[in-house]
Amino acid sequence: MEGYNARELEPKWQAHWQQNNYYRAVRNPAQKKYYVLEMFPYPSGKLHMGHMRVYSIGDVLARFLRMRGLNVIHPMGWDAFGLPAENAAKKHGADPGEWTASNVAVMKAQLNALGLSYDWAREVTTCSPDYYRWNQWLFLLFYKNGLAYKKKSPVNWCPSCQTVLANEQVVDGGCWRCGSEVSPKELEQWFLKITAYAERLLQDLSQLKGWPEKVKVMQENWIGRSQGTDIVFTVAETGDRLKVFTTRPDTLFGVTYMVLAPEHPLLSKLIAGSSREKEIRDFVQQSRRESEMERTSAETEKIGLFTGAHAVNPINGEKIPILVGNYVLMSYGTGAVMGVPAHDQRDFLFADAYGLPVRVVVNPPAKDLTAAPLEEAYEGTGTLVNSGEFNGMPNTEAQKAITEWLIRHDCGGFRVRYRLRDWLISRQRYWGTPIPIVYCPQCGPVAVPEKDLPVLLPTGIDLAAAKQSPLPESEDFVQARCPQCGGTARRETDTMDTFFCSSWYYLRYADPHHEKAPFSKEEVDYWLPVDQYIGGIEHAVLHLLYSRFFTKFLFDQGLVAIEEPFQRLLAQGMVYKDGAKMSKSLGNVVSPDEIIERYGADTGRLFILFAAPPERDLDWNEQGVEGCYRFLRRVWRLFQQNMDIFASEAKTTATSQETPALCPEAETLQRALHFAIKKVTVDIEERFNFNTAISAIMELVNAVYGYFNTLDGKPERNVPLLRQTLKNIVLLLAPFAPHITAELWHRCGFEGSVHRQPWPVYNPQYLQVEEAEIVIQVNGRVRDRMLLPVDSPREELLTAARRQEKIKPYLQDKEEIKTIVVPGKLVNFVVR
RNA sequence: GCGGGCGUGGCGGAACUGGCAGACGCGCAGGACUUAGGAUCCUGUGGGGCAACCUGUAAGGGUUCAAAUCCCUUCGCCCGCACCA
Repeated sequence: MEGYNARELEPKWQAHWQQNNYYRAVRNPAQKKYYVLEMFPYPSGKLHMGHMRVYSIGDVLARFLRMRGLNVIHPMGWDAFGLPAENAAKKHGADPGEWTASNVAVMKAQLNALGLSYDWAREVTTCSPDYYRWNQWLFLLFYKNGLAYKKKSPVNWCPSCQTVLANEQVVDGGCWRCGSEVSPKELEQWFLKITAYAERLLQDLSQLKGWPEKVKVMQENWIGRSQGTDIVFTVAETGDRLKVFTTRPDTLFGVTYMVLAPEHPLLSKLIAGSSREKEIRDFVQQSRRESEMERTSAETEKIGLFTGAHAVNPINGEKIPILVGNYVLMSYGTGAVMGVPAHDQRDFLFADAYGLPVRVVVNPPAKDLTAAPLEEAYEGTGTLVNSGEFNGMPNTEAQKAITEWLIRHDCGGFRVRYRLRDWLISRQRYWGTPIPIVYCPQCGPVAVPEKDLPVLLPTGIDLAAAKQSPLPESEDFVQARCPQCGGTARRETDTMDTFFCSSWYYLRYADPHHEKAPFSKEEVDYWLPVDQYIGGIEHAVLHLLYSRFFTKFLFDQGLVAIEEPFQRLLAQGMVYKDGAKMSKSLGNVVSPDEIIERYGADTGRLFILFAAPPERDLDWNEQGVEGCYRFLRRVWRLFQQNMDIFASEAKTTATSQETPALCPEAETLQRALHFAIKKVTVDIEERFNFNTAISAIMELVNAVYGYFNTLDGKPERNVPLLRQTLKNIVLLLAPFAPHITAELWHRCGFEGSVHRQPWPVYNPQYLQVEEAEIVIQVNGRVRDRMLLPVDSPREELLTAARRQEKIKPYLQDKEEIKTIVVPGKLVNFVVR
């Protein structure tokens, strides 16, 4: 008997699929489409288990849905700009483009070795000019709409990557890529005005029914909407207006001091001439050197210094001291906060430390806080006191009333603020999309005209010699003509954040070779939105937020008809080994190559899907892999041992649906078959529980072996039923293990490819059992079981149950209080 | 501190709307076939007990005829946000 040889048959089928453009997706308005997408990889040159997991999940879905009759688009490409290529170039003297291209070739081969069903005709590589010219085009579209702008501001600088980072790319005060601590740096940089979309990005989260709650919450936190009031104070000494933002305007009468951020623009004016000017300047210098992370960490002591200036409270004309404090951030609100120690615990502690006065202005119900010194701030609701004309008003009402008062007196108003900042997209690196702007001494910054796109990244540059980005030093690149006046001008030398590329690649897949536009409306309207997106949770507020922003912008521009790019999102869990993340330093890395070599791709895919549900973390276990390998061999053997039933007459009788007069053993097998079809279908389609789908197929295979065992010594196996069962095993297994099933399908002599067959449909009639096992409980505890016709009425179940020998003693001499009957399932006697 | 999630055998995990806890796989034990097997096939496998039976889903309480599932309290773990004014 021929053994299962994955190493031989897998490459054979892979080649077959590729040569025939097997998974090509073509727009067909008559057919319902389904867009399955996994986050595209950075072409590092090494496929790891995390990749194998996402792509296996996506592939099962794509293959399953094709069999379900949908027009499935399942594309793949490369997020190919970025630092590693540049670093490799420096280290090994390679050209980043060539380095990337050779990595792409390696990884593409690895993906194909997994048997993934991609439409490679749609392959997209972001570092190719065909792609990045549209990055530039989109940038200009943002620019024309006032959504791309340049400003000087303190930005996050990663000293190791030698570039700035967006806020989203700073994790725990460190660079998301390398972990180095970022420090503030004052630079003029390009931003995208994502804050203009803050409200819609927040509101539309509620439309995303197919997204994990967790990701939505993370985005909500990140956007950080906060409703409050802007209040304008006046500086007593200079007459300057000083604006604060507060969520508690009702406590305005309780303000006893004000604190400014060290970066506050008014600060130097306020301290000029003060006796403590030098001390304050030193403090400001020191604070500016520290990162936001350091300044705002819970352990950092709150420091405040009196500036010598005072602010006048608009509502009562009171003069209060203005301090400067390390904990106030220029980047949120107005960079100035009012201090209300009586009603904010943080202010309370601060006031306590600096001997600032505390004034109660909100009394809780039935208690007077003004009677004795406070022990802590009262942050709850209550009635206003010490608040002039607002005394006696419930504080929730006063929030509105006081703000309205401020509006009437032109010194404030309602205001919604967000934590979200504009997206910093400049990078001081070479390997990225050049920002299509030239600086003209006459005209200032000028957009490169569309016809001159793409602005090509110069190639053949010796990166090893360059300090950081070689672009500013490349005269050929920098020198330009001003599109407006024709004079000599200089090109922008910063490149774009690579997250710009990945914010719209899923649109390009719909129409990857379009030369006149990033994509045509026709194709995008048919294929988009992505129906199922799959990827890591690490992009919860990076890529996923940026992409939503892009889509909304493109919607507003009339370029797409959708407002949300990803209908459903699956955040897959991580792959661990021995309880720890796979890493070189721990030496617990298992590579997909290794698994393919030893067991084959089908085994690897099966294990990775079987070991845990997709959203959960997975522990790689060699013995578990072995188990899946064993299962596939068991399937293989089942076919080898029964190949005779598919011979000669197979084609003539295989379609016969009628299988009259089955013996009980055959009936059990038939039921197992239809049950498995049902279970596998539901598990893939509705629940994404591939692990239980696979276990259902295993059970079916076990049932076939079981059938043979019961047959021992009996007349004949039921050939039509077996044929039907085996055929369906191949179909059910096809999305999970595409190679072995293609081979078996072929060997059995069936027409066409297993991957183009319609998905099997179960017959509910065959699921019905005549007799069901009924559980008999007494006081909720199982005491016995009995076999009865499924449709036995209540009364019959009860009498039959009472007649059971094991039940009798429990009912004797007892009072029956109640009986519960769940038809077809259980009987419960409640006795006393 | 706030928000999200989780806690089930020796292990990975099942148990859809409350209705037989532990499907399936791993591991382990026994048997069969075999010169042999780490191949394969069969059987058993939460714990305790010879058994009837008892007990068991992080801990404690509650609702219910019936709870892994619903409610309350506590503990533990993971993730996100965190002087955000």
